[in-house]
Amino acid sequence: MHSDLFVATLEKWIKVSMHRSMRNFIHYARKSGLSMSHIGALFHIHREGKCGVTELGNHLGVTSAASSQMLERLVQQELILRTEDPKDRRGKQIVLTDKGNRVLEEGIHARQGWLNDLAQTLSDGEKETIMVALEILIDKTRNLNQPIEPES
Amino acid sequence: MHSDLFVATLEKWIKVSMHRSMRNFIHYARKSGLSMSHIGALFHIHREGKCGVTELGNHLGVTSAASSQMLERLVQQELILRTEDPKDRRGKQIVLTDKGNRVLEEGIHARQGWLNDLAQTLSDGEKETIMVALEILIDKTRNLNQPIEPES
DNA sequence: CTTTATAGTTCAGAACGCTTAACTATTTAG
DNA sequence: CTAAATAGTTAAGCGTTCTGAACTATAAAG
Repeated sequence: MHSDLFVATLEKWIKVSMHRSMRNFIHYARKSGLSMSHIGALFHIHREGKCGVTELGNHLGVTSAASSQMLERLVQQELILRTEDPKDRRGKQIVLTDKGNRVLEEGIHARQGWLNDLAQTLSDGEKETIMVALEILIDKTRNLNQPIEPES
Repeated sequence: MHSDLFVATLEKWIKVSMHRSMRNFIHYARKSGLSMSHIGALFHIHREGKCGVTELGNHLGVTSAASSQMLERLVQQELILRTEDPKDRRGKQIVLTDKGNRVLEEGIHARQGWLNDLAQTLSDGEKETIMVALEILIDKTRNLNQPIEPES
């Protein structure tokens, strides 16, 4: 089938939506004194629940030394908590603090602003069509084998 | 209507798709020796066709000095061309070189990888539904008043 | 018990990205 | 014509972020 056209359309939407979303998000992050690396780290911790220092470094593509230094900053900013792993006392467990969670939520909210404007330009029928489509996409993407960690 | 649910679903998809897309893209960019700022600049130039040094700086939220320095790097890497503006000889015109275009295209292509996998999990009917929905979204977003330059 | 591997931290040094300030060149206003 | 505004570059300095190497502490293997 015309799978190429399908992917091209999907890619186009991602291009457009990422552009809109990133602008708002980066603007918010800068105001909060967070770099892109910080953001990436907070998102990873938010998704994974908790993780170790080296593990996070691997995910972000930096050494454990760099990861450790970055986390030290986030601890000072009270965005994360870094505690000893009780199962393996060499390791650390990184989790978001309430403040960390709040900052992340606000960032996502900032990113979301333009979607409200977009929603207002749509009829109920259009919204329905789109929601059905999005739910398929979300569902199928979740079941995509790629465990999203094919880190080199 | 349930506009909140609609926006929430849209946001969820953006979250999922940005995560997948950004990972591949950033990985590619790092391999190519490009920072996030560089990427942002190249995308802006690609979208706007050509632009000035200060204008680009404003868009990226940095001073004209910073913009000038970053562009100097991109010139050295032969990703952009910086020529005198014939209409106003104080100004410069920044455009992508062939190499710049190629790098950007390859980055986008890397970002797109997972979409092919996703497409293979969908039936023709699902693809049709989704394409209709996406085209509405793309179209309505294009016509969103926000000229995307509400720069402070 | 000793050796080896693993998790994380610290330090020195290099590179980067940003800012302000000073400067050149050109255009616009009075 | 002169003065002020604008576009861009350059230099000095500051703080960040990364890396490799040295180090501590704990765990696993022999």
